Amino acid sequence: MIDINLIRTNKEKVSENIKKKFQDEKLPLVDEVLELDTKIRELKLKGDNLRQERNTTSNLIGSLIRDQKQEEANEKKERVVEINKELETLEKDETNLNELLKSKMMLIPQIIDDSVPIGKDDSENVEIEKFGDPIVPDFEIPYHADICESLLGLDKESAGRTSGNGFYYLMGDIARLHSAMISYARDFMIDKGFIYCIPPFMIRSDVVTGVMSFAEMDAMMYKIENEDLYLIGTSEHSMIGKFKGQIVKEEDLPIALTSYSPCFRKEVGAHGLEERGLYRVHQFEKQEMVVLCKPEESMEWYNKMWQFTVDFFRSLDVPVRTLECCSGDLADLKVKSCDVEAWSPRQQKYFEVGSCSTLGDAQARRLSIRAKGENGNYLVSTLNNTVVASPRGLIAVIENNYQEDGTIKVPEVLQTYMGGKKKITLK
RNA sequence: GGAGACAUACUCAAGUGGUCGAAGAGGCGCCCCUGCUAAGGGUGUAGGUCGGGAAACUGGCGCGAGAGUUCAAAUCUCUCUGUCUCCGCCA
Repeated sequence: MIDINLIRTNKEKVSENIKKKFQDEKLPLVDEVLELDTKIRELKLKGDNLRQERNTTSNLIGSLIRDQKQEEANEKKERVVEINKELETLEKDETNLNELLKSKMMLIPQIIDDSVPIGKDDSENVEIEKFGDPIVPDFEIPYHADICESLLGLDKESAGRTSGNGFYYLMGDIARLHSAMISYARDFMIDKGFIYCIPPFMIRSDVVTGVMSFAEMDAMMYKIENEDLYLIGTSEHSMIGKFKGQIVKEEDLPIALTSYSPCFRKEVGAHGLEERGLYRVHQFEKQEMVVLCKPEESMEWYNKMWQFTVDFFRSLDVPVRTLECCSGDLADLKVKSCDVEAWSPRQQKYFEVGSCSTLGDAQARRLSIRAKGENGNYLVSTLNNTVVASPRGLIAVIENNYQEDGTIKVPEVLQTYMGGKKKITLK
């Protein structure tokens, strides 16, 4: 959601931005918004004047009654009743127009950063940098689910019976490796100065609708029956919800949080669940980073944040690359975004393990998250990034540390989290 | 989950239908005093947000949120949320 003032003062920039994102069908929205805005302001002025009259008249009635001028008071009362009638229709129109305006504003994309590469869709995303050599070993790497099963670390069949497709039992050292990674990710971010946070795993509907659109909500969120509660799809939901409608102290900025949570996703309309694997599932765990900062610092944080994820995976001996989202693939709320992708020696290509975004003030405007500064309040910038999501991150570690003898080398940094274990073997 | 109490500005707090944007205090700004000194005196300021206006200035909203009663609501009614106390239940 962009600032309506920007449309008032510089609608060319807004239109230009829409074109950059190849959403030409949205171009008429700009003028529609302007027209609505004018109409609403007219209505507001008219209403405000009526309310002013009502206020003064009501006060007058008070003093008339005190002076025992009952008749005069009754006359005035009639006038106020008239005003209220008039206001009723006026207010209804105003509410309707405001809703219409808001729905149109929601469709106008956030102004993207000048550095975002122009492109139509995900095929035009741009590789920024590779970190580590994408090594293809001279032996074959089996499918990750097969590796896990061969080490008695995965049971999808039972999960199918208890919960259905898209669920899994992780067991033994594979489960331990998964937990080790999440714990290590937590400590990794704490070392970077982030505050560790365990948020609520369920949130109310008003928070849900604040952080996503209805379409997204339908496709992602699980609802608890007979309760106004939804299972979170990512801790970002509860972490950003934490600040909804709040005014934070400027001296507390930047607020850098790293949150752990299980994540639940229906994955309706996504590319489909994996029948055998753990790549796309209904339930996973994630260590996330969320930052609220001053607007002028957001780009600096953005670059720091994706770098943290790169460093994290490099410390696990996983080669990665960063892939920048091109203009057309960038979600409407985002200013700039990139994926961190891990190398798959089996598929000999990179696959997504995390996503780093700066939303500028778009999310803050929508949720009214402000900081109190010397010259009044201002909207903060919000950013979020994955440290690691598992089992997806687990796949990367397993494939890149798989040994020819069918065992998995435990990356050094994870060994302390595995009771000193250096290798995952069947025995 | 049950019962009760409460929710007012940065903080504490007064306020049960009109003269309330809201007393008072702390805080904060400025000035004075400098042996009542982890103090004293004087004085000033008061939030947010959306409008109108070239500007000076000015209007609406706003007392946890939403709805209602009324000519008029911080004040009365209802719903919701949160906090505290007691009870119940538990990891």
